[in-house]
Amino acid sequence: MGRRASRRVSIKDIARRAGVSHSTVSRALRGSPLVNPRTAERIRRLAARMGYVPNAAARSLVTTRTSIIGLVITTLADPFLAEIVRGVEEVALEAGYRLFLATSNADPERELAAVRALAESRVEGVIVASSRVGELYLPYLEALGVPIVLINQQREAPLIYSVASDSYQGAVLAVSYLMRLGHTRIAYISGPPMARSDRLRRAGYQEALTAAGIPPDPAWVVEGNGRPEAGEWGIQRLLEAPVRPTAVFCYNDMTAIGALRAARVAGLRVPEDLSIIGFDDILFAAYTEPPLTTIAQPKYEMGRTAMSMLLRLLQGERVSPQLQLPCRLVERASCGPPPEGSIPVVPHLLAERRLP
Amino acid sequence: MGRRASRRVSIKDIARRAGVSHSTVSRALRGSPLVNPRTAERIRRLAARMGYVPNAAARSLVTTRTSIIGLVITTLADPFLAEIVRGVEEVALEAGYRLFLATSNADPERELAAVRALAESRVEGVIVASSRVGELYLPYLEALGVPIVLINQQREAPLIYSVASDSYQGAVLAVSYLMRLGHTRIAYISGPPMARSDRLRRAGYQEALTAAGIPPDPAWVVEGNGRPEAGEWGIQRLLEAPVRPTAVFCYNDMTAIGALRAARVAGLRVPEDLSIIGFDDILFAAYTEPPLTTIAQPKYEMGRTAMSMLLRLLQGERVSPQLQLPCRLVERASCGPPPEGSIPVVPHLLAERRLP
DNA sequence: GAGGAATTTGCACACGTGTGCAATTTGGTT
DNA sequence: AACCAAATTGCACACGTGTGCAAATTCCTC
Repeated sequence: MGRRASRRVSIKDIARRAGVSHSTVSRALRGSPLVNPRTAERIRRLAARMGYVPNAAARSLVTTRTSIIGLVITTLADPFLAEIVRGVEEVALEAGYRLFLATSNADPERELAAVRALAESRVEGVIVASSRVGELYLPYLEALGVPIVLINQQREAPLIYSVASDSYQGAVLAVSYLMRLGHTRIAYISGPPMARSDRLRRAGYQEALTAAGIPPDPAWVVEGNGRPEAGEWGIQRLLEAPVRPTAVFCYNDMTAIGALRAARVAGLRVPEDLSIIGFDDILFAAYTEPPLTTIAQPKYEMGRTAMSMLLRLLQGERVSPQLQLPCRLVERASCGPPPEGSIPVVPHLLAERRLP
Repeated sequence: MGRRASRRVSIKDIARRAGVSHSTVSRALRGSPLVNPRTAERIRRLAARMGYVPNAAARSLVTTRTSIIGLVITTLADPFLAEIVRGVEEVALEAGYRLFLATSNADPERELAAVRALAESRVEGVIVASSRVGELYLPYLEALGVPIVLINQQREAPLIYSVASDSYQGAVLAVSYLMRLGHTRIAYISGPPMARSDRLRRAGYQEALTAAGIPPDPAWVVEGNGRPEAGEWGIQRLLEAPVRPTAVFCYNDMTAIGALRAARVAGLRVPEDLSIIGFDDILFAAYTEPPLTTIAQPKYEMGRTAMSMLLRLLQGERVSPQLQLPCRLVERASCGPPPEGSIPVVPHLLAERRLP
């Protein structure tokens, strides 16, 4: 079984066996109307029987189209990226494109090698789903001369096509949810300070408070880095404050997980003593103790949208460069009303709230 | 800036500008000794200045080598796969190979499309890192006529090249660790019953007990499916038993996470009342409550090994078909000595153990 | 059956790169 | 200066596929 690994059959082989020229075979297999339907059918049968598989390299050489999209990500180990990639892949496949994987692992040398590989395989477009593209990286990509779509890019660059979730709106969603539960003393544990997403979430947090008449207190914003340790430190810091918050909005779920742990260590029950809300809705958010209430980014849709955008760009269509997709609230069990005895810091506001 | 997206420069363009034939350019860029070092240097300079990037398709057409490896995975959403892919990619890159991603999402139609894509791009080899390759999938891959290496394959197929972690040894490691802590009543919550890995872990569990003189009790093996629900159900079942186990070995970490939750719901403290050990050491094992003690599979090394194996196969070397890498114990906080009052079921054994 | 239009086929070139072999140039020796 | 060997270069073809255009065949009409 399994024929010897000799040369693969080409259209010339088929042509010889069918007694026609290779042009006819080419046309028959591509479904051209320029060939007699009967011979076309005969050739297709023969091709199938001989196990013919077209050679993508040869075809792309003559058509100057490769049908390959470069997918650049820092690392697959980021659980956040999986869904995005799934969305990208699905649309790409439907449109007959293939994915060429390039991970950089934040190693500049490897980034360069990856871009070179993309260039050599003549990708028709690039999607960058890396949460932190190096500043030096992008210029190399741009030198490829093909459309690029960034997903959740960190830099502000209005000229560039990008798809992002609406971090600002997500933050407002989180904070107003907490306020609806009755919280007024709400803290924020931030992400990496340079990140665009952090700036937006911070802004949303502050605006939501301000809009509700609660002046944001800088003491309740502690700097983090998006990792669990940041959540732990953050909670420790916040518990030392003279007036403790009753709820904490975390930059992301990883931070929230650290926060959950620190709260537990400090003997606080969640959500009875302290409410904690995350951001991202990673796979594990459903399995923390208690299950984490969080803001979900539409990861899958972001992937799909980015790829659709790229397809439109490839067809020369005009496309609005910056797309934002809304986040949504996922209620689980880490948030609840503030504890009974908690003293309102803004009594006038609470008084107002109690009026109706 | 950024020149117009006109035709890319080819070696012929360089040849024209340098006043030589394209053959000379080809040789110069490939570092052939058949060209005058001075002109070679001149050509290389010119090529760099003109922004030349070799066309992989054209090259592979004439060399019949594509330097592409197909990477088949069911889904990236499996957190287990990320490290494996990282290992694969690293070795591939070092050896000058590129990765072509094909995910199937267990949809037969898409699987077929993916394999066709692999065939058309003439991948030189395939690595299958999918935890559950469909029975029908593999034959199609084999029809490609290129070497295939499976990672943690589920089917028994001695003819096929594969890299796997040693599930049996890992299970023995887990159970003997629990016994060393003093446990004798150890349960097993299984994975999907058809899975090879489950059979091996189950066997290791039973053997380890038997070897220690503890007859395995079928009532303490409950069937699961590798998902958190299975852990929850499993714990519930086990707690109904007339004699309760003091420790539970779970098929994987996801199951263990469910088990942790069920134990908590039942009012049991882990590890004081019940020890729980998992398998896989997924990213989140470090963040459960309590942090999960588990058996780590050498994921990164498995990826590296699989790719190295494939490289050797591509060079026509003889390779032993089945490779097993040992697992190791990762001690965290979900296991401890059995509770004081727990009644030993095998008193003679405990008596022995107490002798020295 | 002749003539012309419509259909079908094949020739030849193109895509970009690599390489065997012959042709040309260079360098050294007498 | 003449000759030969070594070094360097170019010609021509190959890889597998697609396509414009001319050639060949088929079909229809009178």
